[in-house]
Amino acid sequence: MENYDVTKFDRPSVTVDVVVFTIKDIDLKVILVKRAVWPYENMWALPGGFVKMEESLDQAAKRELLEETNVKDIYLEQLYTFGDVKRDPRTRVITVAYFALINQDNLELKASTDVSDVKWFSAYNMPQLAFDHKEIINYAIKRLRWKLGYTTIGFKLLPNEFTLTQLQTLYEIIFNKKFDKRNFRKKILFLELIEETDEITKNVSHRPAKLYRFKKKIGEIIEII
Amino acid sequence: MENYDVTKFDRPSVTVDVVVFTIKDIDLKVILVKRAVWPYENMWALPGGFVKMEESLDQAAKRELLEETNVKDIYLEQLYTFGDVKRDPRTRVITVAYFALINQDNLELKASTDVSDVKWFSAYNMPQLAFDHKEIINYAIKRLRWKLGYTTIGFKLLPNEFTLTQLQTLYEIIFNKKFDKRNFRKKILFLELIEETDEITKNVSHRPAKLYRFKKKIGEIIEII
DNA sequence: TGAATAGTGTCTTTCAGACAATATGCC
DNA sequence: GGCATATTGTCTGAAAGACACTATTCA
Repeated sequence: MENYDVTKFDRPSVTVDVVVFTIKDIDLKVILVKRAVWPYENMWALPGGFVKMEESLDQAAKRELLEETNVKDIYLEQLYTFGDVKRDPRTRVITVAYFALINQDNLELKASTDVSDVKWFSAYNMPQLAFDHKEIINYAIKRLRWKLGYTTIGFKLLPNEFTLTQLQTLYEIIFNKKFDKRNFRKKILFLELIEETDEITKNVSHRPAKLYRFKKKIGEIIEII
Repeated sequence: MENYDVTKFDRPSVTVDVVVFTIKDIDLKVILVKRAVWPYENMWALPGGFVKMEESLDQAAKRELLEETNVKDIYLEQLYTFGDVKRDPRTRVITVAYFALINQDNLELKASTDVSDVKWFSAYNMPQLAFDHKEIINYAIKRLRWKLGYTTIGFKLLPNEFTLTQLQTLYEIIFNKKFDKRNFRKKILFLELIEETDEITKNVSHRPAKLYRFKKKIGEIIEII
């Protein structure tokens, strides 16, 4: 019974696609790549590609992101698997979508494999997209809001040191609404998740702000904010 | 460029596996099947199997559940996709895990395809399992608790008409802790999610309880409980 | 009338939200 | 001194949690 024949059945192909978010220019941005190959040639799409036999899904997501956009060292979590029969014109393709957050410091996008361009687009104003990638991004925005409300994931979008105004602006951009400054600060400080540094903002033509840092270990995410 | 060759690359296989929960005998139960074929022959595992080319992932999950356990008409949502390279001894297999809830009324488990037995097991006391299915179930329990806390998903585990004590017991079993009866009822009734029926429990040797029903449409799930 | 479970209200504490004046650094 | 942003506290209303006695049915 151990001579299992892998070729016995037709099999779907498996890809990964990654929705990378950052905050930039007071806006929520997503990385898109311009496809250089059929199908949907010259259309914008999520970075991603086929999963290789000898790599895990997470590894595939990281590899494709590096290959197509030059992005690495990023927070990555699995989002959802999209498997409609007709979602890809080539053949049956199931895609495992990933969700990634990065802060935009010293980050240089660079197109390569199968891709003619890479750019940040506003998540609230995207071009027409290949495949079902619009649906994937909308799903990712929902996940981002949900997690921002219930976990400390938001710190992944900020530099190591940040002001309370930056933190509040982050929440305002993602939830697309304003918060009261005093209440926001009261709540954040009460949670004891962040601590003051000795630094203040430089080169601003107004009162400089204290810089804070996230107290928990890099990578740690706590529930309930 | 349109003559895309599907056979050009080796491809992983894709399966679905389903974690079906119910509440029975004051305990949280999961359906397991006894495997009749290699690998892990005679071990308990989650119901599941290979995704066919012409069916979506959701359809595959429903079909496998019906074939292997005789369960149908169930609440089903995608849980997570497990894709470690070595998780299956046959070949590279990526599995899309599903999470399902059912109330145990008039439900008859019946083994068939590739399976020699089907049974309910306590989620808190399971036998050794095939593949990485233990990990999948643990992940499903986390999801269940999370969703029970933040949505009305719990009603899927109850019959159409239920007593407030049944509802409270459900929460106590899944969270594995006791709640105050008055506070629990106050909160539930304040939310206006359920309404009284004209019925009361029969054949109990003590004061009978009012039966309630969930007010929302079947299938609807509301956030924030 | 005893056993078993159903049903009900008040008080206290905690958290969320509304709301505006002063402080500081740069030009 | 004027501009721009940073920083700070009180009050009110809503919700969560602690807590115990009466009601009803059946055997």
